[in-house]
Amino acid sequence: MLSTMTSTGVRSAGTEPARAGSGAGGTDSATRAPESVQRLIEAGAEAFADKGFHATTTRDIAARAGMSPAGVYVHFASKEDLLFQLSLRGHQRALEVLEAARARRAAPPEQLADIVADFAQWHAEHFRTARIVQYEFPHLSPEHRDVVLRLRKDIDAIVRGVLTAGVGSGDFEVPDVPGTTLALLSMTIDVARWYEPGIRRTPGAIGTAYAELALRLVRP
Amino acid sequence: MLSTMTSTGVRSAGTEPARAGSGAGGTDSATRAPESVQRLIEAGAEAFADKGFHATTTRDIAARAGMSPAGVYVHFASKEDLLFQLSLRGHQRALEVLEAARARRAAPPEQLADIVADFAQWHAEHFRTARIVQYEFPHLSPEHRDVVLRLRKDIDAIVRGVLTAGVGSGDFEVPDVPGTTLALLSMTIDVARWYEPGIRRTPGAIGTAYAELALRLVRP
DNA sequence: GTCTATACCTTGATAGAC
DNA sequence: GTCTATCAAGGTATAGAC
Repeated sequence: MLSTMTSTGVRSAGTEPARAGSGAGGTDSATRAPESVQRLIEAGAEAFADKGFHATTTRDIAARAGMSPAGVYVHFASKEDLLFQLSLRGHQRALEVLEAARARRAAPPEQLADIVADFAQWHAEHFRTARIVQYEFPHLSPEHRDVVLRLRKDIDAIVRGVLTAGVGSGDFEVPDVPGTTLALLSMTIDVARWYEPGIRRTPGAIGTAYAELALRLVRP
Repeated sequence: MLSTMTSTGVRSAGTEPARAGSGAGGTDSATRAPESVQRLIEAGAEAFADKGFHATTTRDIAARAGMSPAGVYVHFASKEDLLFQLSLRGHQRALEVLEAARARRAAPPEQLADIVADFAQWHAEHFRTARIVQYEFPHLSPEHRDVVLRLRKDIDAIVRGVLTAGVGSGDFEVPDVPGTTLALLSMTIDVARWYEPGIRRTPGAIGTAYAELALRLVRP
């Protein structure tokens, strides 16, 4: 029952001691994300995705969240901490999307089509989060980078696993599995860079197109 | 004959008129890049590629170039101006690489293999410049972005042109030429993100591998 | 938990001696 | 063309009232 998180469940200062329960509050105070935290998270996501971590000021984030500059530090230990929360959630979500797509069907060709389609679509629909996940990763503190790195390896492993399975079943011909894994991820990840709302292609159509490209890439 | 540029010919403030000759120097002063400018360019490339534009300080750049902070402004109008010079030269070089690769052979399959191989290899060998070209582009001033954008469109057009030619000749089957162009560029550009010296694969091997992937992607 | 006010530091850029 | 010294502005983060 011990938790290192504050009552908002968001603060994460790596070095701080664990903390028990919810303090004096008699009632259930475990509500996950108070509105102010939610607003800060959205403000941070928008600002970081838009201008990058270092070009974003805490004043900017606070203003977007309709808050004073000091308000940020009630909920997050630092600007980098807010970035970490965003990056972590983003990576977790990306991994979930991939896992769900792989689990949906059994044969490698369908699995590959699904994971590529859903992953590409996710990078379009959630391009702000995806940009933070991909481009702001180097700006995390070394400790936070390590945490996120595990999730990134999991993501890679899923794609590689499907390719390997397809080679094993004879459905795919892939001379270089790690290289092709990387190329597939490069393609889909890059969607977050060039996508913007209002563009000609819808996220769904992008997903479909990339699934087809992926299958063309691995066919015998 | 009036000039707003310094004798190095490097300062570039967008709104300024063209410049003729070499000013007062009686002898040939058209030497392109004095050593200090060269050092600054290398320092800037290293720093921007390493930490990003906004995380890099002018003091950092100056220190890397073995210079005082004030020294930077003798040769560049601003920090952003140095970024622009780097971005511009990088884009020009990338375009040259592509054009040279396309010109080398006549048939679309060979052309595609060559442009993808050389472009991927360039992104590995010059990954610092390539990172600036790709990731720092949004941090250019609007005016400078416009200048560079033309080169980016030229790059895109070369790849698209080879695909179109291959479809015309019957060598390729490409359901969606713009989409496939983008996917090919995504793959190769992303090399700059993950490549680092000392990695298992050499730049040359990466180029060869990506050329093969490209051909697999477009074969009928 | 939010605010106002502010401490303290670093930033990009300039002035002026040499 | 380089330096030392410095400026004004803006940065992150904190203090303390409410």
